[in-house]
Amino acid sequence: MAREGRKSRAVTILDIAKSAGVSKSTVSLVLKRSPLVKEETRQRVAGAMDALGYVYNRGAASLRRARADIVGMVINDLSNPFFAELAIGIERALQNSGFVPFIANTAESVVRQAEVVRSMREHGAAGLILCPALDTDVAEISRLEARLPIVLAIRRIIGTRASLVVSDNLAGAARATEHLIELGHRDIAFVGGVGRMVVFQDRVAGFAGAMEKARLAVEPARTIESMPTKDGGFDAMKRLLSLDRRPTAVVCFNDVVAIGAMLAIARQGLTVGRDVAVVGFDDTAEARHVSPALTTVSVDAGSLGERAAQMLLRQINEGERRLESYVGEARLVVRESCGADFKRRIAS
Amino acid sequence: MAREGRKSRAVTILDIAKSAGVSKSTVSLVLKRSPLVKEETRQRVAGAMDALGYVYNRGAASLRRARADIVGMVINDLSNPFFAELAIGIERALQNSGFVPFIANTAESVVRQAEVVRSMREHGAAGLILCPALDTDVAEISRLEARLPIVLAIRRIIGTRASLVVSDNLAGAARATEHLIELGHRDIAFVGGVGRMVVFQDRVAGFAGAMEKARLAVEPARTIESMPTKDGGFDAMKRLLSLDRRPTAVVCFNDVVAIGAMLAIARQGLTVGRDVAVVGFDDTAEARHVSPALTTVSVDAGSLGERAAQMLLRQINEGERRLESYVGEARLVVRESCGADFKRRIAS
DNA sequence: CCCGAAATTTGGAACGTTCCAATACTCCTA
DNA sequence: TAGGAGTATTGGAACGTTCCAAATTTCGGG
Repeated sequence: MAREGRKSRAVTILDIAKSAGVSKSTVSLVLKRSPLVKEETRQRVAGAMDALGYVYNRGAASLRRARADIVGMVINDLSNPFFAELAIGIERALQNSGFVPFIANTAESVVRQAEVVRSMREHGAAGLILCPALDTDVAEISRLEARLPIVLAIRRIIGTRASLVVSDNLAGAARATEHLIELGHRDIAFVGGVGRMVVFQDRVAGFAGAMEKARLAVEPARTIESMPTKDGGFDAMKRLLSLDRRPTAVVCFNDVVAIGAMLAIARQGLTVGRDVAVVGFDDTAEARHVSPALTTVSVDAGSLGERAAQMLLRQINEGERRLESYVGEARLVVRESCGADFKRRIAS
Repeated sequence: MAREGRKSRAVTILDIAKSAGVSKSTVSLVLKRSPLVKEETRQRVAGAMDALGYVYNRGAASLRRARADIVGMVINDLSNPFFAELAIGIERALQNSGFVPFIANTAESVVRQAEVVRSMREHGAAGLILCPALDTDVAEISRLEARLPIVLAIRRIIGTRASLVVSDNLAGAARATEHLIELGHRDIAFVGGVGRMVVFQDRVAGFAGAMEKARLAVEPARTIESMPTKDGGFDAMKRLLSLDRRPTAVVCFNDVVAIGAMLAIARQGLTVGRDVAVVGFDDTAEARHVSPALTTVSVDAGSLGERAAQMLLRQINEGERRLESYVGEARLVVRESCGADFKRRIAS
């Protein structure tokens, strides 16, 4: 039995042609649904195709056409539900575009990232959606971006002018901070994330902006960096709680960090929401499920993914350079961890 | 500026050859690191390559070699963290194999599944790892499996003899049930999952087996089906709690269902672990983070993914049919939701 | 300085498509 | 019934590799 991807010659367009008594060219026309071919021959050819179990060879086709029908998605951390949602959104938007997504998970490694990008280029990817790994080199992106359509997602890279899909980190963090201020908090800290990430800088800027607008001090000792993981959040929060004057509220870099922070708070015998208010960022599914439910800034990864895909498709189709950027709205979702509930209950 | 995937002719092996003053064959040899070429020429060629910005064209290569270097992974629900972990595991194992993974999310749609499988075949995938969508037709798998190497993951399909990587659902469910019995429970229900899924059948069988071994009745009214989602779990649990004699413990189809069930229990004013014990299945990251932390059966999706990938690679390389199956251990992870803690505290 | 063997290098001929220009039908009209 | 306008079909010639058998160069002895 002839198996694909093996020596035994596969069924080709010529076999079909012979079997249907036409030329290979006609078969090719049928393949691309050309209106030129007579309905009767079309059927004859189609018949031969599934009689012989024909499988279209896209590799050969795109060799000839000098353009493949795949696009690459390079994700820095697929195990983070936020990025998984993003990937699904991209896939969904690509669904009927005639393009097929290649996926790769770089696990925040720039080395791995370079490898997968290379592999995608070698496969003739028509374009790339890239969530850059930490410490990605600007020059590398620029070089790439001169060579094929690219959309940067989620993480901005300063110094490149590539198309971009991000969420409004600044406004989101500001909104979260304002909410805490409205609830009466004055001592607010920022927890988690690493300083060399632009996303971090934006969120901290939003935080600081809101604080300043309310004439509140933002002390450097109170923005604590950490890896953007649960453990990172846990440790950072522990450190924060050991300060002499501990804050009454924290804005966290993202949901994962926030959940770690909540754990640290509980471990200290304190109650999240009452003793220390916590807000996160991203609104991953987990945010809804932890207890107390996490107040967070919602960024809708899925639709960011769709945007990114649409943007890439436009860029691919419109031939020449066509840079866009899209900043997704960041909406505050109030749940329990910020203590809005406690306030309300006390007030009533 | 010449961009890839566009009209403007790309740099090819012939350009390199000309520039380095050798023949295309030599360049080809350099490409595949053949020891035949003299070190000096190798360097000259390599030099020309990055001077001209050469990008290897894998499409052309695999056309000639009649074998592409991609494998497909078809996932039924990438938004489920369990499957995301699986995908990452697969990707990790493929990392240095020379194969690149194509990914697709079928979202449980058999139609979509057929489409993506087709697309992967058209791209010349050397093999497929498939997490079949619900209601996948046996005949379709058999037909496929006769044509190219396939590994079925997570979901068995009865009637096919394809290679298989699954977790030990029966033993896992039995182990979870036994644990509840040891804790003193007698009225135990099974919640969630749909009857036509083999995974469901296996887990229910494990549950029933353990019950029978302990001479406990397993009443049909107490295995409640539902979609394997949080909402499904919520509804199913609500229905269960409305029964006249409510169970004191539930074994859930998976973690997602269990979390939904916990919500329903809490909503009813009952306490998970004390009033109703809950165990899940899968040990997703969420299981650790909900409160109370979910007692669950751990199946390590990542390493199942790696196994699946390794199995597929073996099958691809060893030419002829080589069917294997692997049943991953299912380990009970005791946390809080089963109430083991309450018991202990009362006892001491 | 020539010989044979070993070490390198090299021109086609594939691989399965698409594209183009050209050919073959099929009617219809003058 | 020849001419022509459509309408359908078709044979190369690419596309960028790899593979093979054959050609060329290099080198150590005699």
